[in-house]
Amino acid sequence: MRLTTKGRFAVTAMIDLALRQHEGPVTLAGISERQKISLSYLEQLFGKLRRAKLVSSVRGPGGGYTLAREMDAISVADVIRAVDEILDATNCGGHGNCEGEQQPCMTHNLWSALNQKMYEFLESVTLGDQVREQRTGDQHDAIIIFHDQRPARRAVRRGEARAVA
Amino acid sequence: MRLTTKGRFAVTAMIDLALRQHEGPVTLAGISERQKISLSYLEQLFGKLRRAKLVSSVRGPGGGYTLAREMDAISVADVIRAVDEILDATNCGGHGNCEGEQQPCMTHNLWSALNQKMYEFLESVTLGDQVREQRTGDQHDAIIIFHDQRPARRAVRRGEARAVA
DNA sequence: GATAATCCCGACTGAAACAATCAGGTATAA
DNA sequence: TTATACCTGATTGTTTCAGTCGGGATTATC
Repeated sequence: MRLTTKGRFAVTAMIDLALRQHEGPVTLAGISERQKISLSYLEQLFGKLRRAKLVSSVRGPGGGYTLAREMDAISVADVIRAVDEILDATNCGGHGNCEGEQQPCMTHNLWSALNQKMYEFLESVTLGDQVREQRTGDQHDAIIIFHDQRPARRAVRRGEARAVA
Repeated sequence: MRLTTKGRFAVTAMIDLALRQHEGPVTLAGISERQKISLSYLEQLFGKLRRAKLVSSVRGPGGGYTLAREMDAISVADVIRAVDEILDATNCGGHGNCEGEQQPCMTHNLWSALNQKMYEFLESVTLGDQVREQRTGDQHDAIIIFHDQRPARRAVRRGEARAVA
């Protein structure tokens, strides 16, 4: 599996969503403002999350997104898998003999085991876990997350999250 | 931490090295040929591995690389850390309050825990483990690994690993 | 039924990283 | 002296990342 900031953005957004969906659908514009992630980028990510059936959308005014399953049934691995390009660790696509060679390739065993362990771990952490961790032991109800953003080319468009100076 | 094929190339090369260093220093040209990784790219990777003190180099004829420590003292995490760009998961650089805000950011706890778990796992797997896994339970002494290579712009230079058609 | 909110989609862009290449160099065993 | 092998820095094409842009579809509300 590949690990980049992309997956982190997605997980962050999903936790924000999980934290507030009890009040009804959560808009991307809201997530964008709270988490300082560009709205258009969120739209891309949520397109993937929706196609992966992790979220449901409600169109029109008052619409937004809700989790498609309860938050304890969505793991961090699910989210990352949905948005990050997969990076097949084995490079032989799972079938034992690679690229026409006789022997099953060394990386097959090595990386598939490694991959599996990573997923096992990320699979064990659910959005529910993270939400509870957020809600207890802290006085920061307002979640403020800063991602390591690139040298901000941000124009404001349709309520785009504007950099509050 | 970031996870890409770059780290995999490095780990693959290191295992190849670990498997053969008992016969003396292992040349990059050899690794290049066996693992089908471009020699020049290996030179870059081993530059980093050497600066990270994971390998020692011997120059001149008969030279090459050896592991700087015994193979059970080198973890997969060490190798990946040496070559892959780090991707600070917390984005507040470790200090509690992010970007001038009052509250410690949510991702701080979330990602640092996640990061730590990943490293814990990769730290637990040593080159020695992988070497033993290679040596037992298989008849493929000749390690053949195929990486997911890009549409090969490969010219041959100074014994560059040539694509054996 | 107009309006506005909201999701939806595809194409495009600059920056960065990846993977590889090239052109040199230095150290050293034979 | 020569060939082997490491070493270095610059450069390159490709892909991904993160963000932008310009539209379009759906629907609640007035």
